[in-house]
Amino acid sequence: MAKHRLTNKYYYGTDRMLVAVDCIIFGFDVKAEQIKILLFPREIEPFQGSWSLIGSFVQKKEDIDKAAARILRELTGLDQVFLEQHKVYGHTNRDPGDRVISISYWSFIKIEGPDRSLIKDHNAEWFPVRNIPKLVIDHNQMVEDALSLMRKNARYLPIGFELLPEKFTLPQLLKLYQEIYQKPIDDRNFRKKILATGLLKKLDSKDKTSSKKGAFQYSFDQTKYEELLQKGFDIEFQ
Amino acid sequence: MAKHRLTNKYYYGTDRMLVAVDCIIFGFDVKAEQIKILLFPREIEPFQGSWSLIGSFVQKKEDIDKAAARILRELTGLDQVFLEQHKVYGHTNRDPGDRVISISYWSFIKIEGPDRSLIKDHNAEWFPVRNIPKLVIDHNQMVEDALSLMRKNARYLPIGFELLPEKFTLPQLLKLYQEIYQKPIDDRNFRKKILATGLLKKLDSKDKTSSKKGAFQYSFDQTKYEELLQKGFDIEFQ
DNA sequence: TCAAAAGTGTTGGGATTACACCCATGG
DNA sequence: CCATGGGTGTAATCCCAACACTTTTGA
Repeated sequence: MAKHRLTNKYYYGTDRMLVAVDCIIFGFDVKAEQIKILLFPREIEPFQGSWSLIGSFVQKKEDIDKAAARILRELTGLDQVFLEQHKVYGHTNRDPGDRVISISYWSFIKIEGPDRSLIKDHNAEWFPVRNIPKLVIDHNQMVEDALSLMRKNARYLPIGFELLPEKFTLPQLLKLYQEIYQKPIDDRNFRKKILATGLLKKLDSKDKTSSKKGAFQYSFDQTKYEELLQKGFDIEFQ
Repeated sequence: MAKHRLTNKYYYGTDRMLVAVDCIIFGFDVKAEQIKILLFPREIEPFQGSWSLIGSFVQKKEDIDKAAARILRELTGLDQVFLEQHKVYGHTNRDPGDRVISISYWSFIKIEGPDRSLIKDHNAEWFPVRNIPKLVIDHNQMVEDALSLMRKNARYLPIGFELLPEKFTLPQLLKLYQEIYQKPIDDRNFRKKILATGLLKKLDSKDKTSSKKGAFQYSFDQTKYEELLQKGFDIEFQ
């Protein structure tokens, strides 16, 4: 009685639908001290021309993770960057064009990383997360959800690694964390904690672009990071 | 050039696929002091009769969250329980029957909650998480992933609320947490911490099923829990 | 020489851990 | 009366937050 309400017996006759992936691409603008998101004008109807996350339909013979990697590569030329599945958006009426299930992915890239000509081809632009325009369908919601996850999980995520350039200074890293948590962090305590993790390698060079004295540059220790990933780590600030 | 590789322009001609939801239903067997998962023998080919998570295809006019709630209700009679989306499994070859994207949901229920006749109709059984049989397709992976998320996030999750009966004792709650973390927790410190949250209401009654002295019963304060959810809370043990 | 950013240590308080004994009761 | 599980308090330690001044150097 309840049994025949289980609909998975219709394996060969059941509904098929469109499946899409959408990427929320985060970058950190070191000069502006702002976290930004890469958006582009949607290329198809409905909502052609409106600002949108970068997305695509998944092809029948394509893994969903591969689809996400594909569109990221198509738009930025980047491969092998942090790109993870986040959430599925599956309301029946979310897309007026058709029933579409959309899987959001989030990605952290170095803001100087993308191939400029690809960006330009697609008329893509970086928007500060505090100032995202109206986006198509439920993409604003996707961005909100991703931001809230970022704030919740920054302590466990390789945010510094992925969002900052190869060489960076401690004041830059501090500003990134302050931007994520939207609050000031004591710089002496920050230095102690972040250096204590062993994740940073101090370089001999100095970056003098933002002060006369110059700040020492650091790079991330990938090996140490992977070691910590195993043990489970946690960097918390105040 | 890169532009025409963006495939989302094929909005009306692109591939459609089957979308399924699968539920990982957790319960805590207080007597056995074990976390268990509800499984049933798959009702359709391929793999008919093999142990499987509870799942179903999503219908064209059905929200994915509704689909998950529907199958949980069909199998247990339960509604309004903790049920959250977890992860999407989308490899092209995961299901030999067809291309199927599957969205896993996880749920915490009171082990005595389900309607026994529904459970029996579907030949469903509870299996301890330490002893899950071989499941169809990638369902073992889904269980692994859910367990690892549970261990990672137990501090933020309403695990006690959902997995324990309405009235429970501190020794029972302690055993639940020890089972999750797979390590002993000092009971004096545990009591201090858990009581300090204000989440528990001490009742006058005692549960004498496991000792002659009897242990005081407690219930959860839902209001307090929702208040803490806002602020973001964190219960950590050793 | 001075403005502007980088860099550096210590201390008090609060939180967490470690730890051992008494209590209540049914059989 | 005793075996079994329930319940309780404190001291030592560690960790973290709070806090202000010196250094460097280009303009």
